[in-house]
Amino acid sequence: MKTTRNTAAKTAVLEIFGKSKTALSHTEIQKELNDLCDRVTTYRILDRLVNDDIVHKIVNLDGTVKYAKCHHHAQRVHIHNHAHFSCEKCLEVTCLENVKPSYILPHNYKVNDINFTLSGLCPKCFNSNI
Amino acid sequence: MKTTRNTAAKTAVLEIFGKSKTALSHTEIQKELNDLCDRVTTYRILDRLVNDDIVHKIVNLDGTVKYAKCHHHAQRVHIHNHAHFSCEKCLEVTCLENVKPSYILPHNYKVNDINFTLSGLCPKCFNSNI
DNA sequence: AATATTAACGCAACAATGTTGCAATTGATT
DNA sequence: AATCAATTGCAACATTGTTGCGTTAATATT
Ligand SMILES: [Mn+2]
Ligand SMILES: [Mn+2]
Ligand SMILES: [Zn+2]
Ligand SMILES: [Zn+2]
Repeated sequence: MKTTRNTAAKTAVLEIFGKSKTALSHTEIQKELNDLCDRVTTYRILDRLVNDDIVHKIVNLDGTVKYAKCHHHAQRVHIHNHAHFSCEKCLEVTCLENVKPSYILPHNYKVNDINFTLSGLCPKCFNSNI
Repeated sequence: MKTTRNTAAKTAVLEIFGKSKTALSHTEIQKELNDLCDRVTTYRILDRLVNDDIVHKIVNLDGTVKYAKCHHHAQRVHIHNHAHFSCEKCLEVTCLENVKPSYILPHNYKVNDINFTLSGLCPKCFNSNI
């Protein structure tokens, strides 16, 4: 089995996730890292974290990709079945860990992962919009 | 008001959508068009079709973007509230027009659009996988 | 049918994002 | 300390999408 190592860059990335209340893009993380490592390395760290189920990937309607740290204990087969909210105004993406969609699927579909992203105005922007 | 025109390229794109059972990427459409027009034009046509609610955009977990023709009559405020299925094996993306997620959102969120994409194995690949 | 208006187009150039190969480095294990 | 391979940096490349601008052509007007 391929063992995964703790490097300075990976530790720094995890620290950034720890401090952030919102999901982060590769670019945002790279900036926050202050070029502690090459951007390719950051991509590879994110890939590893996703594979190890420490972080999950969120794809927005506008195509941007963000990452957020999981708040659960990884299980055998992991499905991120909670919703995400993407604010069209402040562009922040947040996990709605308590919002889980229910749906009825036709037979013979095997679901491995879901992406449920709502976009619109977050409470902060909604209120300042009145 | 900006009027929208019917051009040869736009007509060809719509014909391609008419024939396709699955959602199509810009690249797939461009190939199918056999370079009838420049790729930039195809991007602009797709943008227009999305704006006019004739086509809707689907963003996959892997980041790929696809488009599908709407099967509804455009309303005032349009939310694509049906699910999409993205097969990890054949890579096809299909509209599940009858699958609509239900969910309960905290107060003060204003939803303008949703993206509910399930990924896994489609019935075709699921069966050929046994 | 000719003309006017401007949406749509082609082309070239650019930008953002992500990927790959490979030699050098470094974390973890013995 | 020596070993092994996971991780990194760098350069190069690929893909996807955007922008500016002069030209073309769809549609409305005369
Ligand atoms: Mn989340
Ligand atoms: Mn659809
Ligand atoms: Zn907001
Ligand atoms: Zn399939």
